[in-house]
Amino acid sequence: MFQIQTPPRNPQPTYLPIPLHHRRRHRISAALTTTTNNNQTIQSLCKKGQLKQAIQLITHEQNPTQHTYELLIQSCARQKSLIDAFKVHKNLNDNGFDEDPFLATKLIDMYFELGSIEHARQVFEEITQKTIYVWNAFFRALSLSGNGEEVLRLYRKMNEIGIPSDRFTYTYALKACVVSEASSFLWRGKEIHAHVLRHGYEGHVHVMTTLVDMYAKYGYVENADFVFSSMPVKNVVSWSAMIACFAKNGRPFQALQLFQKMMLESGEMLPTSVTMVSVLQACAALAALEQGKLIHGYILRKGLDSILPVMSALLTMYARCGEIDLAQNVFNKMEKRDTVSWNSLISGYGIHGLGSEALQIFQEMVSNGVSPSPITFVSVLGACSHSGLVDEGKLLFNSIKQYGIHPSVEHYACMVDLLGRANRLDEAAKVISDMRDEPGPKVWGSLLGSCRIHCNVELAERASKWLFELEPTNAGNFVLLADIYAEAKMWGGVKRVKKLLEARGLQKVSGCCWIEIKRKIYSLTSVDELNPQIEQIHALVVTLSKEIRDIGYVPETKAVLYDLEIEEKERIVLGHSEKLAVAFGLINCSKGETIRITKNLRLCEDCHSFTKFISKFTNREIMVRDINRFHHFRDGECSCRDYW
DNA sequence: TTAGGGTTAG
Repeated sequence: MFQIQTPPRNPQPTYLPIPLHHRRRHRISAALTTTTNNNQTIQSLCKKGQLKQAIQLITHEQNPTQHTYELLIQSCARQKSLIDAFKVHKNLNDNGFDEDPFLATKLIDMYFELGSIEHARQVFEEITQKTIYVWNAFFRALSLSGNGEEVLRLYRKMNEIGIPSDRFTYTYALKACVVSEASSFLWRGKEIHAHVLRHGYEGHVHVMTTLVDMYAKYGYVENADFVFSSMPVKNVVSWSAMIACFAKNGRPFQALQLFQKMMLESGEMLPTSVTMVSVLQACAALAALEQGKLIHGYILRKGLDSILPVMSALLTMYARCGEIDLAQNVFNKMEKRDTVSWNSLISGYGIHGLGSEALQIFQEMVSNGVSPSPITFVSVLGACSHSGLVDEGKLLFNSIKQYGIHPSVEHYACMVDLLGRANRLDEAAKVISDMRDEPGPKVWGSLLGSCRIHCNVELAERASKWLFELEPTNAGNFVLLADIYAEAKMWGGVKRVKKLLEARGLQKVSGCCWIEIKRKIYSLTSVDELNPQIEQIHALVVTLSKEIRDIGYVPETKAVLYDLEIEEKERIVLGHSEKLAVAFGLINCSKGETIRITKNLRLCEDCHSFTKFISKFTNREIMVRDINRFHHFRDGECSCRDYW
């Protein structure tokens, strides 16, 4: 199928047949004159978008030029007309251009634009002289239509028959390694990485940036960082790719550090809207409000506030930093809004436990004629779930199809969460058994989470049986089941799960809190010995816990995974990172300032109760974002109304 | 002739 052809010495295409009757000199010049005129007319018709007329003319044109066909092909792609595309393609073949590799690349692009990979493939297969442009054009078409596997197959073929790749081929091939979600092509990516180095492209900024991104998409942060650090030339895109890599892979702190480094080292190079989106994501993940505000200022100064992705990320940053009013302000000021902007606002209200507001925004969205997306329903169902709006959530779930959306596993997981949280576990289990698709880990995970809240051992065992199979390395699931056994005082079960964890070499993710004080982020863990104030912090926690006992605080120790004396259990929960963070905040925040804490796991019941009492006792507002939502503690109450 | 980084959820 693939033949290697020596390229023609004469760059003039030899495959342009000149009809015999044009061979005589005077006929040739005459023919050239008419040709020029007709070609020019066709070309100008194409430019004016009058494709039909152009096609009429080309059928009578005896000497069409390559450029004329190029414009015709582009015109077909622009006008999205496959029928015209076929006419032009046939006419071009009839006039002997079927072996023109330049036009073949244009045809491949055109068929891709028109959504017909099959015709693009046909052009690719039929052209004998496959220049690197032809290969690259087909790779591009395949990559962009999600057919990474075929790119990789052809790339291998190309290597076997000895056609050298160029810088474009490498970028397409690397991108092909991440387009298919079904299977991992990381190993192929690594192989191409080796080819890139072997052929001396280690200094090529496009190729290397694509490599950074390829590793980023697989979560191979160290590899991405290694490639990035080894780049002799970096530009704003490479910096942004690496910042995005950190932000997307749970390393927001490093993302911000790298951004600061970029601002210091990059000289004239300015961050773009793309850079700012990743930086905002990092601020949101860290709940770094002050940093985020600085970024907001920069966005306004640089006039990036009309770019939709920037504004959605900004809105989300405020919402995830606990400032839902500022998020709403951003939304109000937006000149244009798309589905994502609305989704961002809905989920913002959702994580603040403001379910009715989220529902209202959803209604507004629909009445404004904005189409909801699958994510809209995940957000609005999530909002119902956090607020206990079970009936509203059920109605919404049943309406999904009306919006032309097929309910996905994510939507079912939301429903299970909604019902399960509300202690309607049987209904939640029924939702699962009624599912046509395989429930998958998200659905079972939701059920297990609800079993944890309501301590339902039997259902938890059923859910974890599936979960342990589907996610054998997710330690969180094992810990949830152990928690449930512990609460039910089934110490044999706790032991068994711990052994399972050990046998699989898994470790419980330890609790960690962080807090921003004067634009600096401080993290606290229960085993923290490095914090210079740690003794003061512990002392304050002990004192406070004694004081608040007088106003009704009773330690809740059921989360402790050990069968110990009650005093020992109380000592353990007193060391939870969230309590340390509260004390750290009380020591270091200015008087009257809200203490803002972020936690990597779900807030435990004792810490929740402790913080409520502390907010009353110290007359402080304390805001805690846990893995799922916000808790605003004020005057002894929490905004979640103990429903979380 | 062709190319690299980004928005919302979980």
